[in-house]
Amino acid sequence: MTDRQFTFPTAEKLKSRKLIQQLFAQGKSAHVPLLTCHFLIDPAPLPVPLQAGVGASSRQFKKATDRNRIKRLLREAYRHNKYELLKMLTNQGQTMVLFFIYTGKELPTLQQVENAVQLILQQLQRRISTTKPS
RNA sequence: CUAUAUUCCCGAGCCAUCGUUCCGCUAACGCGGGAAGGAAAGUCCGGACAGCACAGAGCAACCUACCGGUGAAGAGCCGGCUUUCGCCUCCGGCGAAAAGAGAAAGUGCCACAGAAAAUAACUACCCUAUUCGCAAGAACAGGGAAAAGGUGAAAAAGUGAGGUAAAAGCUCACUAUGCCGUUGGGUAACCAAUGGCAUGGGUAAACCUUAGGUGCUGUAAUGCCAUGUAUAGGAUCGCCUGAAGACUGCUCGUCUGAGAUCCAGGGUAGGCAGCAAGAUCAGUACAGCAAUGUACUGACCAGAUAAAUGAUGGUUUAGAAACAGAAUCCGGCUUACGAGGAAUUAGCUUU
Repeated sequence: MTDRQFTFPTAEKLKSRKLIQQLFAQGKSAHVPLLTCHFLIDPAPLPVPLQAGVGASSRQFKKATDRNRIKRLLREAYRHNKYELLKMLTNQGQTMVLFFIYTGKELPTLQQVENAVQLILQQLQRRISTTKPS
């Protein structure tokens, strides 16, 4: 762990096509208003404990600018709030992949997105603690 | 000063903190620099580039359509011509628009109204025969006739004269249109003058005809490297008596020549090149009516691959709000859009 908490480098981005397919096929999901998060605990070995991706439905948002905007807000909120979860995973020696999907119907503000991301990350932390290896 | 429309410009700058991507430097920590658009959009045209091993003939399909210039090219742009429309100070000028070859090769179609919408006789007109009637005339049959009526977006070239039973480009004059010529001007489209022949509704954004042109597929193209499996199994066809494939959408023809197709199942789904210096951009000068070109000087200005270019605060300002996000790259076209600025146009007020 470095001192800098609020980063989101390439290694922490979910990039493997295979891993994403596996995530949607086998993973579970958590829901809060405006946001759904697919997650998978302890998949194939990863270089870092936590990888994440973001997305917005092109059916709901037809303009590329709108989708870009939502993805940027999600990334921004995630990088500001991920450190608690990351610390927990590191301490327990577990890995995890996430994929956030925005489910709202209108363009959100950063505050709305940040609240939703915080809620979901708290849910994920509770789930990790219940599946903690004995 | 106001307003609308059109065209053009512009499409925020700076500072701090946090963050992303690419490049350069560094042993490393890090440091420095670049980072969406005028439309990146629609994918409507045109190219570059790449692959398809290689000649050719016919048919089909598609594209283009006044002339010249420009450019790599075009259904783009610039200039001109013609036609139509509008305005004015009307033998002329200004502005706008044009899917601007051919309807005189052929076929089809032309709502409503109207007798009839293209081999036109409904009313009215004229001639002849018959019948009725003293007569004027009436009825009916055959023919002539597009001059008159009304309908319509459009009615069989227009006006005048001759001509006739009544009429008719039937004849003549002028005009209009088309074709074939001559002379002069213009690179040409075309314009002016003039001779001969002809008189024929519209529609080609119906088929079509004429002239000219067009290989197909698109960067998920394509080339290379790495990893990995299965030379397992089944079915059909074929191995020079030719499967299958290529040229080309089809037919012919030519060429390649031993594997091809399907079922079921397994593996991979990483990297590099393509790929960021170019029909590039900015400035100046010159040539040209212009589009554009030439020369010189300077600049290097996104390059991802689940896909970067963002967030927060402050500040400048009259304002920061619109449409909207590169994906091989360029040139156009079209569509979307807003605070401000400029020009043109119109109106009003004052002098």
